[in-house]
Amino acid sequence: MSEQNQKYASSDTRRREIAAAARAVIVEKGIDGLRTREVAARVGINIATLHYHVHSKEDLLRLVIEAMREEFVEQGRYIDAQALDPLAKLKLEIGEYKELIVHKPDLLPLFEELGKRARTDPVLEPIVREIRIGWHRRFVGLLDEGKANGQFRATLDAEAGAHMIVGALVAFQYKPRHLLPIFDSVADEIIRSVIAT
Amino acid sequence: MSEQNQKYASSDTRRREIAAAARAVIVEKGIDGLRTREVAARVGINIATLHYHVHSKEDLLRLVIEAMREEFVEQGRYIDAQALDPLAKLKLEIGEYKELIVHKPDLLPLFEELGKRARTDPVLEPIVREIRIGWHRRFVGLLDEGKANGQFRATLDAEAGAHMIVGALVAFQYKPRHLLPIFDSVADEIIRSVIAT
DNA sequence: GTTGAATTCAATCAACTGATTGATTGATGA
DNA sequence: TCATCAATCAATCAGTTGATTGAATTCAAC
Repeated sequence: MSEQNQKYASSDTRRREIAAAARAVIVEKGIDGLRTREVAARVGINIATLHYHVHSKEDLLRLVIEAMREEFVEQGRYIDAQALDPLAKLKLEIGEYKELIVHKPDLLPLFEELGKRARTDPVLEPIVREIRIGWHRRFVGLLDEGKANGQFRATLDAEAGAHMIVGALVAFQYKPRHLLPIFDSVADEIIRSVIAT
Repeated sequence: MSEQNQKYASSDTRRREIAAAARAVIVEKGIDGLRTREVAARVGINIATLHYHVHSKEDLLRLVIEAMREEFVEQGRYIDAQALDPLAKLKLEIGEYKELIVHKPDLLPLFEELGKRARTDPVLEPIVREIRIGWHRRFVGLLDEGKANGQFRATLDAEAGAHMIVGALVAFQYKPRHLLPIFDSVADEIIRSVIAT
């Protein structure tokens, strides 16, 4: 008697299933396109069952964003564990961002959607801000290090440079898939724009 | 008897009013937050009157995007009319973008919203694509000119550089207002990243 | 003042939406 | 087997949404 044949599932299991389905819907249809009935249908439960496990649509969003935040934290942890010089680290940051686009194609669109909602949601806003500012600061930090060790040009404004780099990377999230090969040449151009000559 | 006291208005006038109200709502609440009843209320007419003048919500969107397109075309025309070298032109493009953010704070958010919709709307998509690609090409063009006349560094990949610059500029649309002073330092960094040393 | 067309409105429709209610079912432990 | 609690469901609620209908009003021309 496998678990799959059980009609009932524990609340933990259900919440996970519900969050995953909600995430998929948000990525496909945007946050305003999220419908609790659709989420319930995707999980294979009744709408009232969904409400039993997740009190409200608002709680559902919280669930999704919390899982997303964990994913970003994991990503940053991995990169920090590498012992690299600033130039190599910049390349790694950029490469890992590309990996996200390629292998987790739903994470960044999810962040975009939740980021948009965060503009008017006081509970989401600090979470999204923390992720954004955290990421930006990583670039400021490593640009500063690269200047200090002579790898990056002395005229580089680390703060402004970080804005420029982050902007260029984020823009790839919105580009059609067939433009992905250009990512590498943009990555190279970013490197050329900061290295000391 | 001024026009303002007239209850009835010509269809041209109403359509303009309706389009303007719809635009404001889209900017405030996103495209998914656009409600025909709210648009009607803002214009001061009944929902059925709105449908009399604008057949459907879809037509309403068409109206809004068409007006937006015109604004972008005007912008490009103004810049093209200036006789400048590539570096000065790059500075002008960047400066004019900042002017948009400051003086037409609703235009770029509107483009963002309509751009998002365009991903799944075959009628909007070519319009949005035309605006995007047109703008990108302007940067490619002037980066190429700058390389040719020696103002920009010889290692510059114009295509990739344009992606980088556009991305950095667009990112300012999403930043909180208090970060606007950083725009100028990012603009300077963009210039430093491309000029020949 | 009358006429006819344009414009406007209240009421209504059908469908959708987040959420609730109360009955039923499933699972577990004694 | 029985009791209890967790989990599930169909039906329902109140409100929202784009859109329609038919009557009323307004305006311009004669």
